[in-house]
Amino acid sequence: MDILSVVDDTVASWGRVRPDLDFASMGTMMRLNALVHSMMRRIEEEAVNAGVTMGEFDVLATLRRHGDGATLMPSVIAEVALVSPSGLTHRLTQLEKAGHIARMPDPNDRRSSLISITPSGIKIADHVIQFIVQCTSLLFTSISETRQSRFAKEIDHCIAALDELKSVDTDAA
Amino acid sequence: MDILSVVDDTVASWGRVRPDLDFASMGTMMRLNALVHSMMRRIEEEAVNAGVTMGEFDVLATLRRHGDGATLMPSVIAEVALVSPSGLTHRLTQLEKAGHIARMPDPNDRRSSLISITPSGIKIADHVIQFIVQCTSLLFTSISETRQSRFAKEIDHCIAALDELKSVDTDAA
DNA sequence: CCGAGATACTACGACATCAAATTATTTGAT
DNA sequence: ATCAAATAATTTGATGTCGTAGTATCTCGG
Repeated sequence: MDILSVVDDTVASWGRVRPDLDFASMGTMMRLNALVHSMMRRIEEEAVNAGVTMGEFDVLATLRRHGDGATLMPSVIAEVALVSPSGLTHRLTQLEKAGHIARMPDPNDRRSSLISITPSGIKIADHVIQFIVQCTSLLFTSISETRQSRFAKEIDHCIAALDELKSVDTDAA
Repeated sequence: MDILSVVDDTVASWGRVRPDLDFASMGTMMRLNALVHSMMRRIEEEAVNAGVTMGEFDVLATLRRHGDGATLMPSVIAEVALVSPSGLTHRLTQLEKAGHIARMPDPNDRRSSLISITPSGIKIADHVIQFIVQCTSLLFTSISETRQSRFAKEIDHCIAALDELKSVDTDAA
């Protein structure tokens, strides 16, 4: 069953049960969701083939894009990678075990440590990021250059509108 | 830190480390990802407030949109809700425990059972779906009606392009 | 110099999910 | 009629994630 058909079916059946509501926007959201998830699944697959989970790749990518020889504190990585401190500890342990990162004690603060990426980690990060660039480029080539920038702007407008969601009245009829 | 700034920073830092690659499309993807995830988080929050996990809501919604008194086999629900059979079993157990669904033996096939939604389940499904409609509508009102349909079309084009991802050469330089 | 409070990481427990193995039942071939 | 294969749901074991609590260390006022 095609994913677009699934979305259309879902919207249609909801429309029959709740004809008082307009499900068009929800359909658009479902399409966006499907798009993002398909893409992410494909990328995750590639990361796993390279030997790391998606979360671990996130850590490697964060280190990698900070340039050669850069060292970061776990707390900084956790903040950027949007992961809980405990979650990061696990990821770092796994990555260290596989030899993709190294933990060194911070000479200035013995509570903390400094994380650096190893050559094998760089290799993985570069391979996966190259794959991501290739995939996303391919995905958006279906849209013309000029439309592509407009498309990006629409997304930004939507992101800006996100803030208003916090004030949505949940008890509305 | 603003989510859009995070995306821009990420793209910029990657551009410095790997100037041979164009990260514009990746940035767009990250924005889409952020948009979808923010939305989903907000919806999940509402579902949890209503007393169910997002996965459990998926089950309730599937039952609900099939109309009053409809009964579905677990295997059908699993297929539509994109969850493994084992995952569905857990969800159904939780939902049954909370009284939101009922399991009845299938008179025609004693291996199977028929799942029906209870009034309390309907109440939750209707509340959350109404919230979703409200949120998604609000989100896309930042785009004009005509642009909105074009936006939806661009997404469909991208989804169509997804199939080509399977043939991406992972060993490319 | 010392102790209260803040900060940084880690350990532990809980949860949702999936893959694989299990049990029960139906279907179909001989 | 009987037995092998297919099907339906569940159970089991493992993984990845998060939240909470805990330990070690630093900072700063007195």
